[in-house]
Amino acid sequence: MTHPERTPPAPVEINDDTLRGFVGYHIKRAFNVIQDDLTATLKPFGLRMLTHTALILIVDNPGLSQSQLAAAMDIERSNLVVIIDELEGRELIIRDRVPNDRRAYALKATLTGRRLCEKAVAACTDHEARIFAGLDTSTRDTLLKVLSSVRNSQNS
Amino acid sequence: MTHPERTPPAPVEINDDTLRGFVGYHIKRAFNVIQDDLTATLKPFGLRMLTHTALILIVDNPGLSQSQLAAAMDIERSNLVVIIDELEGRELIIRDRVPNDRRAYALKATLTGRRLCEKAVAACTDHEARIFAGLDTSTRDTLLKVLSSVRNSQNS
DNA sequence: ATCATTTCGTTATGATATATAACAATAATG
DNA sequence: CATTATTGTTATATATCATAACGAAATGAT
Repeated sequence: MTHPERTPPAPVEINDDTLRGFVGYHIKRAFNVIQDDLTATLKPFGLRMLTHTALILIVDNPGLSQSQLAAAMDIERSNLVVIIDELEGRELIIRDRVPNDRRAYALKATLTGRRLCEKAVAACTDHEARIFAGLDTSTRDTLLKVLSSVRNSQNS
Repeated sequence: MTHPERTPPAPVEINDDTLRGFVGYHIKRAFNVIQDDLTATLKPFGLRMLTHTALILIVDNPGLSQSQLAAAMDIERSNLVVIIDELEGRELIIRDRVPNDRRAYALKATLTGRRLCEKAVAACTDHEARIFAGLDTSTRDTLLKVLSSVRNSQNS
């Protein structure tokens, strides 16, 4: 030995073994990556994850009410209001009237909304291809089965 | 057929096929379930996901700085301050001094902090057993491999 | 040694997400 | 009819997260 080993700029090794022992930790970290990329993907369309999800469900389910939409998105009705306000303000959807219930709104996408939704969904498809590149069908099925069983583990 | 099928209270079928076509959607929904259960699991210990994560990393890496911890948790230094304040206020950790750098703190867990952490980690282990019941080792490995590749897809 | 740059912890601020309570209008029920 | 439930809404509180700026201190360049 010629030189006494001088510790270099210290790459700082941090032990996260305990955390990596939890599957949920890996899911969270992976989801953060997905969310970041998805957020960037939707930005050019002026959409966020929540507004995009709402728009898709309205396009695919014309006439559904805010209560139904909130239930489908698993968020509170009160928190949906601002989301619907935003989409309506951009004239991507309209709050139509339900024939026999003057309380509820029948949410419907405008032509502009449907077109924007279509483009955004296409961008999301690309986004998923990027994120899940090299995920074969079999592995994908396994993944979805696990995620589904997690969802079904609720209240048990 | 004796009775004309009367549609019951309308279970309201909502089409979310588009959303279910995205793997990220399933991950988010599954993670919501995990997060809810984990939050409930940590509540008796007075910990939230972030404070718990920080406490674990401090216990396992005595003397690390706030910058290092923020980097490890992938959050901003500024947002870590309140987390550390909270843990310090409950005397679970201390802000010790780094010998040769009067700017940085050396975070260390107290005995109380280490004991609480140990119990909370045990509770989390139970939580994971609940959530991921019936997840065999092979499937688990596949899952972790996918999640790891997602994380590595960042900036590519 | 001086000066510029960087790093560390911090404060302030804003955007977003989420949960709860209350309310008026309306519908459904007994 | 009277009571109760539902719908959309407002207000409020909390948590998360990003960004900008700052003083103190360390580092690097000249």
